[in-house]
Amino acid sequence: MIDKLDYVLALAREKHFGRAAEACGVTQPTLSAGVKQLEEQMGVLLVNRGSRFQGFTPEGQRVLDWARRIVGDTRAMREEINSLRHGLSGRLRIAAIPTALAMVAALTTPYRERHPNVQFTIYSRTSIEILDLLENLEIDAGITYLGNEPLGRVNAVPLYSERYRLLTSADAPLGNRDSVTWAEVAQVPLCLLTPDMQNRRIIDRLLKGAGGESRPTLESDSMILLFSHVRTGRWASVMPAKLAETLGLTDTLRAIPIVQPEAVQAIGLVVPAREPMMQITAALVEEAKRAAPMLEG
Amino acid sequence: MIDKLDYVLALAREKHFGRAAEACGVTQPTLSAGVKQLEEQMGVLLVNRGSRFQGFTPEGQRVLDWARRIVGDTRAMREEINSLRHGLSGRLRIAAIPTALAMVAALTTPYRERHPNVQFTIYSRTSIEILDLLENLEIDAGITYLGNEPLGRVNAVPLYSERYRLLTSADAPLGNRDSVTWAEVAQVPLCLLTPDMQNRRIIDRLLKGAGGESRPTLESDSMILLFSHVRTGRWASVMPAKLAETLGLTDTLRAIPIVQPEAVQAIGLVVPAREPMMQITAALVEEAKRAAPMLEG
DNA sequence: TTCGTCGATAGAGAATGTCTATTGACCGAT
DNA sequence: ATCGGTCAATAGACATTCTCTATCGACGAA
Repeated sequence: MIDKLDYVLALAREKHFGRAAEACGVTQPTLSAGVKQLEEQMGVLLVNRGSRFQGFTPEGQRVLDWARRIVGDTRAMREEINSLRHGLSGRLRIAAIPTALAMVAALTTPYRERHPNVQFTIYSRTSIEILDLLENLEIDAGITYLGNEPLGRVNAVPLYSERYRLLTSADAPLGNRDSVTWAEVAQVPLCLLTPDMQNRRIIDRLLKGAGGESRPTLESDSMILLFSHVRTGRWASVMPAKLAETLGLTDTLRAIPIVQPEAVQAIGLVVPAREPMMQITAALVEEAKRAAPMLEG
Repeated sequence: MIDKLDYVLALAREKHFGRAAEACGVTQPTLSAGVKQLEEQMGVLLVNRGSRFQGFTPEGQRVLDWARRIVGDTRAMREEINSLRHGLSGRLRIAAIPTALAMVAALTTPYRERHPNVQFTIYSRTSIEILDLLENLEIDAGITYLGNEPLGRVNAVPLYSERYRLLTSADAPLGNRDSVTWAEVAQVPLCLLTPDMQNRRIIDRLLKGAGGESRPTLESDSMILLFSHVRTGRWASVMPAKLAETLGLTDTLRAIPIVQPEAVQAIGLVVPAREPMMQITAALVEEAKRAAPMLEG
């Protein structure tokens, strides 16, 4: 029964019987049969079919919601019982927005001190994808924006505030300034994240608010790529202060505070609103609460 | 898997492999094998055995908690999907303390108006048993004392306040009074519920508080039995006002307010603290909220 | 029309589940 | 100490379910 609910979850993710089956480690006919059996038990069609997957029926949607709960609780149970025997162990799956990647180490490092048997998998994802992954039980926690777009059924722990800096070489225009305005930044050719990233949308909004427009010379979904360009001295970018510091500033590479307005975005740890939490997740929340004052300071 | 968790729940209730198996509709070896398989999957013993059932291990306790959740959610899912097709239907299982039995009709009657396809099963139980049944998913809702003894993981909706009356014939000692004190009541030979009932414990406490002692002439676990004795005119009892009214007063049978102190006990509907609720249960909560003002008035 | 993709179906074999019958351990009473 | 009685575990047979491979039929794009 729980396997079948798992099939439904996979189907919701993959929107494709074959791929969903593969994700579950079974063949496509097995998954088809599983879903069908669930439909017979419920006495109602769950999936709209027409020689291909066409989404869930309303009943299917409700089953999907329940399946997330039930499957999630089942995993949490296994994890908890396992922890009682072997201490905290297993794999903790985290996804973070690119601009927050650099500070993940501030959580994982002390976590590992305390619980050396836990392994980590960390994904770089957009804020939207993170919520989706959380919803579908594909990750245990996310690190993302808290303030802007609606979060789902999750609990959040604030970690730090993202403040923006113009990252540019000292000898570029504006390079000698102690602060610049968004209006001024709008005049500079920038390297920015792609528009599917919330960071980019936030910066776009700030530029537009200052009467400018966002026409980045270069877009990428990788902060490393952006930074390496800026480092040549020929490009500029807008980055959170924390990230710029982590990546490393030099005499010639400066991170200049951007004012008018002095924008702040709250970033935090986000975990499924399950009660009780998986222990492996609860430990991460603890770590986040411990780390937050340091990061903010 | 969910079947196996169900076995564990039954075992917790029955504390006996054979009876638990019967409750699940399987044979004892089947249930034994199911529990054993669960233990193998978890990699840990769940049940302490020594040629008979000796309770759960600490891990077993945790699995039990999770099992309640998971099995409960699974049933709620089935119920919800069923409701989407056939409207609200199925069987609503309620347990009430004996002194509240008379007012259950105030909930079930309007409920049935709105949802004619729902069937009811109503048990008369002690307040402690009610919490146990709720915990073990054997009932969907309880009607019991809210104030006194600790409730578990439940949500409560207040329904009315229990106020105490001396039920006695008009020509008995005290029979002509407009009010009596607990100290006076303590002098009368009473018919009371058995001491496993919270109502009895409350009355005992009140009698003792007034310097008296509780030495009932007759004890029973049935309010009907108590009332029928009082009705002969030869016995007296202490009953909640509401109940006395429902059972019917006559010229010769009086319900005299008891004062010093004028004791009040809150009675309410109690449902599992599950989010979301089973629809069948949510509808009962609605009914309770609707009925509460009338009952209190 | 044809080809490729997708999901359903058929049928065989494997794995699980469930039953009856029995055993072995323990407990209490003679 | 022995004898019954109760309880849960085990053995072995049978039934059900699960999962696989192979294939089909429907649909959509070229």
